[in-house]
Amino acid sequence: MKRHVLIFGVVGGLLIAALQYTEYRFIIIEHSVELYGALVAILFAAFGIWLGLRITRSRETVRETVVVREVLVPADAPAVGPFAPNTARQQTLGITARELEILALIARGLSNREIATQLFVSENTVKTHCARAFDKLGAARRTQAVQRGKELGLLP
Amino acid sequence: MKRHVLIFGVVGGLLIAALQYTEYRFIIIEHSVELYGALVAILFAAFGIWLGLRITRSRETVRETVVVREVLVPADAPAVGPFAPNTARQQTLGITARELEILALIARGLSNREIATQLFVSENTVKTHCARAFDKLGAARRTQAVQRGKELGLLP
DNA sequence: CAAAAAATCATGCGAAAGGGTGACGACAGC
DNA sequence: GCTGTCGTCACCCTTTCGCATGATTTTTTG
Repeated sequence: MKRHVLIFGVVGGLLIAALQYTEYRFIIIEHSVELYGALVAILFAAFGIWLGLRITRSRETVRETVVVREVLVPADAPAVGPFAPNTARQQTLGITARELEILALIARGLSNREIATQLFVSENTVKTHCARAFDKLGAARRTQAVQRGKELGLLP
Repeated sequence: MKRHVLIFGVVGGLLIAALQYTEYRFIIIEHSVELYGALVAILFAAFGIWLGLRITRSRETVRETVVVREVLVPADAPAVGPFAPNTARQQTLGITARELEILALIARGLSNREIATQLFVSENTVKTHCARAFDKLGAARRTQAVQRGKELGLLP
């Protein structure tokens, strides 16, 4: 959280510096102030969106898991229902929510890079989660991990 | 290494701020551009955070919907039995029996080498079959091919 | 708050996977 | 005969995966 504030300050400083720089180097056209304002607005809006996503990401995942779990506890309903991940087995295996999340994306056929993009993390992080999940599942390949995950009721 | 970058950014920002301050502290009106920019920045950062929250919230709902829809996909797969591969779809896609056989082994989590050993062919042959099957399924990865294969009723 | 757990990121390396191309033999159908 | 499909195999090259290791940050928990 502290790092966000730091980044915020740095970005602000650099932005103002950039503004000064452009102000001295370029020909100042008529509505330059508005242009700069728009620039700042766009950049900070994007930053705010990113920050908002980052802050709320974890809580969201938890909430979603809870919701899904509440929906379907009755067991032998294989075909219908919004799929209840076997949390008991998940916990005995020590698989975290994040790992399961990435496992689900793997099962959808996404590459590590695509997963990283979708979750706003680096590819290396995805690889780490993969490795841990594979280890806990006793899988050596992602296809095998998916197969095991479905066998164990962790994936739909 | 990351700390260096941070320190660099902070120092740069502070330096610029100091320069601005010493240069312009007499004339407050001159600060109008910066003040305006900072105001807009703060406002839009807040707006972005709010927007990020909102996006996330809606995405949560969307995700839930998607989950429900996903369950409906494996429709025409009657409960038990030795699984009837959808030969019609297989033929329309031009997938040969051999390719489907290898696809099934991929879905079991085997590597190309293991498949080659099990089928008494070379690994290169397995790769060729893989490539052709992936092409016909429009998949770029084996996990994606498995996903598509199950969607299309080609795999159990 | 301090400890533990989880998430994040990086780096390097070897193995696996994937794309492209070319080739050869078997076999069916015209 | 000739043609087309299928299965087989090889080579090269690039990308992706998986593994090990270490570090930092964030979150949870006692």
